[in-house]
Amino acid sequence: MPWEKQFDSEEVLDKAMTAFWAKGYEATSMQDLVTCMGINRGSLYATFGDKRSLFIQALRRYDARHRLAWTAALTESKPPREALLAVFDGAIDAVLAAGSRDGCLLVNTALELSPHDAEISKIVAEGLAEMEAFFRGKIEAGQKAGEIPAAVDPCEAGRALLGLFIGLRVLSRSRPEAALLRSLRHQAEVLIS
Amino acid sequence: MPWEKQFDSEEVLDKAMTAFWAKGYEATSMQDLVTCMGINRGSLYATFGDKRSLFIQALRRYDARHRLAWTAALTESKPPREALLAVFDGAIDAVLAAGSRDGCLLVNTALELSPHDAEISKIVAEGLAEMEAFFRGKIEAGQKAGEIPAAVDPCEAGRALLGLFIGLRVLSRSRPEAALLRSLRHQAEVLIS
DNA sequence: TTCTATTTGGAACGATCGATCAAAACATAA
DNA sequence: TTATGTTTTGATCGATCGTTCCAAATAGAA
Repeated sequence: MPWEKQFDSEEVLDKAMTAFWAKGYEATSMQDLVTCMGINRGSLYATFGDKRSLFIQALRRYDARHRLAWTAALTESKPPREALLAVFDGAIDAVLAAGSRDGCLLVNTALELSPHDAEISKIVAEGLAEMEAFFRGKIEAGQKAGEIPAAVDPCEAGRALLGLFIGLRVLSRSRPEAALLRSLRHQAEVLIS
Repeated sequence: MPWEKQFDSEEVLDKAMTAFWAKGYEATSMQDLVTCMGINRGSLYATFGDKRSLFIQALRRYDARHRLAWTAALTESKPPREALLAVFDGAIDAVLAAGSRDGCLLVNTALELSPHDAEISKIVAEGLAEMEAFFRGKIEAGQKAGEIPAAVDPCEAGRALLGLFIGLRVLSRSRPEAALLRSLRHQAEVLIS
């Protein structure tokens, strides 16, 4: 019988994800990936297929391990209104505390690849739609709990929060200024008050 | 004495701008540009320099001919509050009426190149800052004209509008759905009411 | 006309792109 | 030990990348 792989697939996929996240799809070469993943070219192709397949796997992993895991954790640990705002706080902390200018891989991909790749577009659209549904759900739950005024339209406000959140992620990459980012967070709070 | 160029520099620069706008910097090859600009390789390099220089000229032209020209025209033709909202209407019309999924070259570039290229980042940041100043200025003028409540904070609201506008441009590329885009426009209106 | 300066067209450069392949290395089953 | 089958490795593929260069073409100056 054969012999086990000498690397952890998920571990090296995380490294590929990080590279794509920081530099985008086109600007990340296979040589970059071979180097940063720390495995051989052949092993890379045998395990993940071609570059586009690798990117899709990295994108799916990002969606599951960051977007979904993050919102799920907030749902468990905080009441609705707080959980909603914590999404904005987290994005701001990534810039101000962690000094990251990477933004969000889903948003980055929405701009770079969505208009030209149907399969990738679908993953991105679904991720963003679930983000929207998270905001809407938190508004509804917050209204039931009496934390958010009943006058707020969950559907309309949910979409607007998605827009604000995307704006926050884009500005994280191009104008990572505390006052600017905090204004968007503040507007999100006003929106559900 | 020499002989005049057989093409209009601004005209072919517009074509390069369109290509970068639709596909991004990395995904647009020099061969793509030679083809779509309709001039020779040598003429291209002699006139515009290398790829990055060409991109910067195209980006500057976009900023002047689209962003600046558009907001200036609205300032002339409409009262403040209407001019402000017309920016959102125009972005929505580009998707719904014109069927364009290109979004905004400044926003696209903010994500693709800003974190890795200081000179380009500066152009983008200034363009976005002027967009923010446009919103803020229109709020202040609208307040003087009695169109916008004095309770609105021009600085905070201007930043929030920039965030919403960017969100609208990103979603134009990945989820060009009428209801979603209109919700962002609606939220912009609520924000200054 | 002849000369000059510039553009033009296209071949070609080295580097890098994504991708493939055959042989060596190796863990398990027999 | 030997046989088996997968992983690893590094060389290498053709295509395309951005870029350069030179001869042919051309319009004005002399």
